[in-house]
Amino acid sequence: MPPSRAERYNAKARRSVAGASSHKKKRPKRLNTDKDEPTDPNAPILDQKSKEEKEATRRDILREELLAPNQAISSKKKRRLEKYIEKQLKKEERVHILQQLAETQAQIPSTKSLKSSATLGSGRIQSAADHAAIHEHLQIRDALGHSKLQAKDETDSDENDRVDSDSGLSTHGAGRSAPIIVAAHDGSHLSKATTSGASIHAGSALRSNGNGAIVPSSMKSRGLKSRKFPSWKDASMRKHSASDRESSDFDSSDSGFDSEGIKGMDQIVCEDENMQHKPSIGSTSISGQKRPFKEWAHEQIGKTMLTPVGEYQTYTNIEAMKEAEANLAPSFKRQKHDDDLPRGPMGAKIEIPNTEFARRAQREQKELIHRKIVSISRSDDVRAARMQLPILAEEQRILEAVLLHPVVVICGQTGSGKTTQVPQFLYEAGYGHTDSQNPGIIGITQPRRVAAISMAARVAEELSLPPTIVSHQVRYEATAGSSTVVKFMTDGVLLREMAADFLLSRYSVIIVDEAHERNLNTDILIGTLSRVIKLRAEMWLQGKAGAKPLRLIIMSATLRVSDFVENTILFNIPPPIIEIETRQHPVTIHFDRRTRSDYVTQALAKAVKIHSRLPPGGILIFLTGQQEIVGLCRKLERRFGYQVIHKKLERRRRETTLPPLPNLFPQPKEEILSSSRADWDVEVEEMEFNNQAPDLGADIDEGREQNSDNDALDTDEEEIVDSDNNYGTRDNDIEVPMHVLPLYSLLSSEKQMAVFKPPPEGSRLVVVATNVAETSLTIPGIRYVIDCGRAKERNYDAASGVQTFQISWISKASAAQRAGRAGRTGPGHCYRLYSSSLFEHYFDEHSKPEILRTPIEGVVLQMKCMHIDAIVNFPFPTPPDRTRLQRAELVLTRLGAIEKSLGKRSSQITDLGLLMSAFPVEPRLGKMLANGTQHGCLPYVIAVVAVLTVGDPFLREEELGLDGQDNEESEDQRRRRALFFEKQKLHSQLGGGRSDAFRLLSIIGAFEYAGGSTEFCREHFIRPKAMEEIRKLRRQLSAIASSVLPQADPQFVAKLPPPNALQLKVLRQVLAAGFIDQVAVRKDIVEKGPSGNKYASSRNVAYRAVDVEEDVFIHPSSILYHQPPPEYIVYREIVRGTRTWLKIVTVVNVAWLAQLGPAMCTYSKPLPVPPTVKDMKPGEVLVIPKFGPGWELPPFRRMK
DNA sequence: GAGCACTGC
Repeated sequence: MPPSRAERYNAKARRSVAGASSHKKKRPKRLNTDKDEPTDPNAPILDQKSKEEKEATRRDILREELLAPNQAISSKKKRRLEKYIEKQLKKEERVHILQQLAETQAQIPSTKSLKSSATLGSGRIQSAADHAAIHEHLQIRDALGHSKLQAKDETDSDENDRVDSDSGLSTHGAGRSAPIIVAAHDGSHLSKATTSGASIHAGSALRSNGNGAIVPSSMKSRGLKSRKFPSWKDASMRKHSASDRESSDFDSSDSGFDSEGIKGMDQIVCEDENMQHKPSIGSTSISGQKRPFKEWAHEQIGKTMLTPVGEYQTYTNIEAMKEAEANLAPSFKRQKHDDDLPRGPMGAKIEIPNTEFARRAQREQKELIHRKIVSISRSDDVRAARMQLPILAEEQRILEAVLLHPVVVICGQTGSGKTTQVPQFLYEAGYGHTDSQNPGIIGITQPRRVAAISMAARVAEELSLPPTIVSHQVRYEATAGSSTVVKFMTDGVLLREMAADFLLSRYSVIIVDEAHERNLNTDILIGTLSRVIKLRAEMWLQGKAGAKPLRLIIMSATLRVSDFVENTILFNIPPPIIEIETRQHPVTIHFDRRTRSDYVTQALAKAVKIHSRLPPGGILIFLTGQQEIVGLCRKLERRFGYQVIHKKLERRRRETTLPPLPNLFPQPKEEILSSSRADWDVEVEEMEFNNQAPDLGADIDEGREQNSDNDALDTDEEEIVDSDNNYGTRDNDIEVPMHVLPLYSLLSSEKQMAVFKPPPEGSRLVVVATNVAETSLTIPGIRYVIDCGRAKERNYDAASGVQTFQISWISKASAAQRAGRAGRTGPGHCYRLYSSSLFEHYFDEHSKPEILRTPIEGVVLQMKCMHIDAIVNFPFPTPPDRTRLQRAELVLTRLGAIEKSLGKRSSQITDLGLLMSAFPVEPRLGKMLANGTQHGCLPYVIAVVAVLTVGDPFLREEELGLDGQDNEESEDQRRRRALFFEKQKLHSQLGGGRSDAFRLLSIIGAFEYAGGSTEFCREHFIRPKAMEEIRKLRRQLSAIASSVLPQADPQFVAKLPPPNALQLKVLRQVLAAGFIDQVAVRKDIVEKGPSGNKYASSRNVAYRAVDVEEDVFIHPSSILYHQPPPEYIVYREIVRGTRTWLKIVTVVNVAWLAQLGPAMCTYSKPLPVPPTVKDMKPGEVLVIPKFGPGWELPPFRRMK
């Protein structure tokens, strides 16, 4: 039952007592954020109320009724309400209600109004400033001027649409969005270069949408794009606000723009030193309180500003402004109707999507959306915290959209609360409840394990439900069971589940979260789910027993959803987009004037500058790799570490004979970099940072930039270099120590966790991180971000399988994401170590989706396993190249996982393939498991597969502090290095050095024999985190093996006895079988050059590999590197660096190849059988196989 | 004697 009016009344009454004054004094800052929490039927009933309180309560109820979009209101009642509002409410209150009404209209879930309300960034919209501001205020004024409430006339929609496209503003959008000012010295940069947050880039994505599902971006107003704005600087808007003063102190460049004229607006400025003191790009969002239009408008008189249609004009009086606005204000006309159609609160028709699905859903579940089936008891704390979330205001809209559309897209940045709240909305609405129409589980997928686990815990807490009901399931752990109603899981888990139950019949809703990350699994899930939805809807419409439609909710932090929404192959009816406003603090963006290649040095300089001149607040520095990070951390530590600063202060105290300092740092800092302790003794003055000359020649922009080297000396940027030279003296002024922490994924968990702890009092947190900090981890307290603009990316050549690791430019979306990290706890600054022109011209809008960057044979195998045979027709959100799909099928064919049977157009999975796909590892490793049952080898195969999956557990040398950068190693370091190599050597002995996999197996065996202690890890220089993961994976694989491999020993024992010689040989054969398409042969063999070559080691010995053009070499890390080069090898990885290297190499016998890889071979005609061969079976012939690219193998017997 | 960003079943 929906809460009765009395219940609502009581709830309101209670609240209005609690917060009676809030209705009177100020209007809340923003729309939508002050909506009341859902009515609580258990609220105490208050009998005694003051007149004032009663008034407030009544007003609240009326407002709620007015704003409840789907409630049909009789015209009589409506008139009464209107009259009431007219008379009773203060003007201010009226403005607010009217604003909300405008929104409510926008929230009616017809395709049309969803379209309108999906305007870019409600709340954070980058529209032309004044534009939206004027529009908004005039709209209100206009509505007030009409003195009567008027319903939007549907017949006027054409005209409204016209207005939309002309002004670039949606009528509704204007009412809801906080305007952002965009200014530029030169119109040409304007539309492109705005960069305040991720949502901006989405603008372009949305803009391109022509199918009417989304409203055109308000950014794309004609005036914005092409017109000049000559007198911005002259407009008296230049007094710096408090927040801007900080930045201008720091960066002596003049942003030339300030929002002083529009009070309360926080500012986002892209300072671009390229633009030489011209005002550059700025955008402003209102996150503070708005001023009355009149007051504001008066100040604008005489200034040049953007008109609502995007032209620049100088208004001479307010009337002129009003007039300009008048024809744009929405014309509301009351609509009369006598039909029974569903109506909105103001009589507007609610458009139900014209699909059978929607009609049927409407019919069947009409009441469902209005009542809460499940009642929840939330704690007061939770309730209060929830109230802060903007998404709460959208509950009704979301539920209606989910009811009426099979697929709904929800966009809301981190902090909007979508991940925790949407599942709760659904739960409360009855999804998952056994008595409801939607008894299936609510499933939520996350790309990362930690997210799935922590979100489940959080939602369970908010709902006061046990983990058996709100559960999680990730690879190695699960709380999910038969009573689970809400299930958080990683996307891979759901994908696995689909292999067993393609229709996902246990689920009623699937929420795919973080879809904007475009992970491989997310993409595949969305593709398969689009088909499942269709199937389930069909079954439901046909009235099949128990069949219920499946709902899909795609959640994304950015508006980069066009790949989902516009893709008609994926969804033939474009799903509606619901956008959630998010409160994010403004981040000021500063571009460097020039782009330098020595970004690590630049980052150091920036960090020092921030540290010495800007107020407290953490610094987050983005670099590309571990080595850079460790290096920079060390440099910072040496200059601003606790010991250094403390020593300096101590010395100064002695010199000036001041009283002794209290010990600021009684506890020695936790040793983060093992080597840094030794460095602490080094005197500050000896540091040499000024001999790293700026790399003027290597500017990427060189030649493109109009003012290159000559000008550079005079610019602000040069000032930074100067200050580099002066650092020695500047350092002396710094008395605040830095709390420097590295952050990258290979770092141990506890060291990663260190960034979440507040830094010691009186110090500044400085985190030097890779991309982990961009998506996976959010560090609190960061106020400054230094973004080098680059990232190390793995690239993959589909034809040869050769990987490369390259440092390349990040995308604009990534840059926005990085910048956004500065605005989590308060207003922040982002310093980009590259020019805006580079950003504009070289940066892609978005990073490539993972599916285009990574091998996909695993995915293809999984799809074949689900009997999706025609992969080409699969609805990928972004389809990979056809050649890459063909390549994946070729690999699987070579492995024997799929084959093309006669009369079929696409190949299908084989028994071997089915077995392989049962194991949650990549196909080659799956094949090893499927083939590894002989001679009791399986435990070893499992161990090898586990270690190959997890990756090399050995520590890298840098982590030992042995990076060779210091010329003088301490005695301790020398000892450690010797020990390190000794242990490496020790583990290389297993199996006579015939395979690198044996070295890995050896470490596992030794580790488990030693009881798996961390002590062992320390002694043997291995990462405990990796070992733990390996053990879990071994356990999981053993469990699967015992159920799918009948020959397998079902027992999992951690301890492994050393393998015997036979087992080692079988292991090599198993490795050869798994990597049968990755065979390399010594070049002199295949080229039949002068034979009899003698090699002492594999160094410089060229090999030829299947499908690889260039010569390849055994990597120096291989144990084969120092041995005479074997003829035939298989390799796990091929990486192009200074050379093309083969890694994790295994020596194979040439005779195995034809036997293990029939799909890799062609055969000669039968040879005459030499008399020496006596045991030919009937039907057997002797042939010469040609392997891969045509390497001749020794004669081979096969059946005719 | 070379270097490896980040996830996931």
